[in-house]
Amino acid sequence: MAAADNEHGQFDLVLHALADPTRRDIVRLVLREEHSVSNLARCYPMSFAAVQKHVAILERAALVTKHKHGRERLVRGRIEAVREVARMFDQLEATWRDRLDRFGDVLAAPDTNIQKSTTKQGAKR
Amino acid sequence: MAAADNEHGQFDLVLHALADPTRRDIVRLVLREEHSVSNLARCYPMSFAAVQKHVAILERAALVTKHKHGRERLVRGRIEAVREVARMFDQLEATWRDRLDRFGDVLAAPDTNIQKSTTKQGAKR
DNA sequence: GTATCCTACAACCATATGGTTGTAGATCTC
DNA sequence: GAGATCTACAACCATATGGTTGTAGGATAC
Repeated sequence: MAAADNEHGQFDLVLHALADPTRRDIVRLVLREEHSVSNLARCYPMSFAAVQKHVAILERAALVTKHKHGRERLVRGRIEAVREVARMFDQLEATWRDRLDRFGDVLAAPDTNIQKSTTKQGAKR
Repeated sequence: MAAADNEHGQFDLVLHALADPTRRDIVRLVLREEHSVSNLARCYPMSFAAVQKHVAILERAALVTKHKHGRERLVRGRIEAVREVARMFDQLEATWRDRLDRFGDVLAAPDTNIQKSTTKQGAKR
């Protein structure tokens, strides 16, 4: 239900946009170099309008931009958007490390990797 | 449609699963520590069944696992899945760097077509 | 000018999604 | 045992999604 107006909403848009193989492929293409919409459309087994919709979804998520060039619109990937999502996943990982840290605080028992080592206890399996 | 049986399909599932603020929040919670489904359900303004569905979607995407513990099922986040997606974004960024590299190639050697060539222009990093 | 190509947008359809309620099975507590 | 709690699952509904076709407007080519 909507809820696409705050900070979170941007991630909603971006992740939803990328949760489709066609759109991911389009992003890859236009990250490599600009393509017109009809140019992109020829790459996929669907109508021009369908590809146009995919591009619109990517544009709404700010993953690509379009600019006029004669009678065609060139689509270009926005690497900054990709980086933003990458940062979000880094934060998720940080959350996980947080848990490990607190786990370590409580038990002081490194069952997993992080080798804070200390003595030599354990090794477990 | 469908197309969720190959390698790409996994990303479809994972990204779609994360394209929802409630599910992202659940992942954050269970990455930090295990929670039962009903425990999670109390955190959100929706029915138990709705949260249960969200967890099922996360489970289908292999972002979380569930295991029995008495009468409740404890949900735990799978950091490996998060890392996999992070890697995918790294690859997208690599695609972009590729483009920059080739742009540089063109500027450096305005010969003509692709450099299948030998010589030494490689690096590519 | 006319014809052609590229794009935008609307209408439509089938299905997926996110939510609800209700029912039923396990498991714990008493 | 009875009751409470946690879970699973089905049925249902409103809306969003991904696809289609068709129409119309700009820009290019002839």
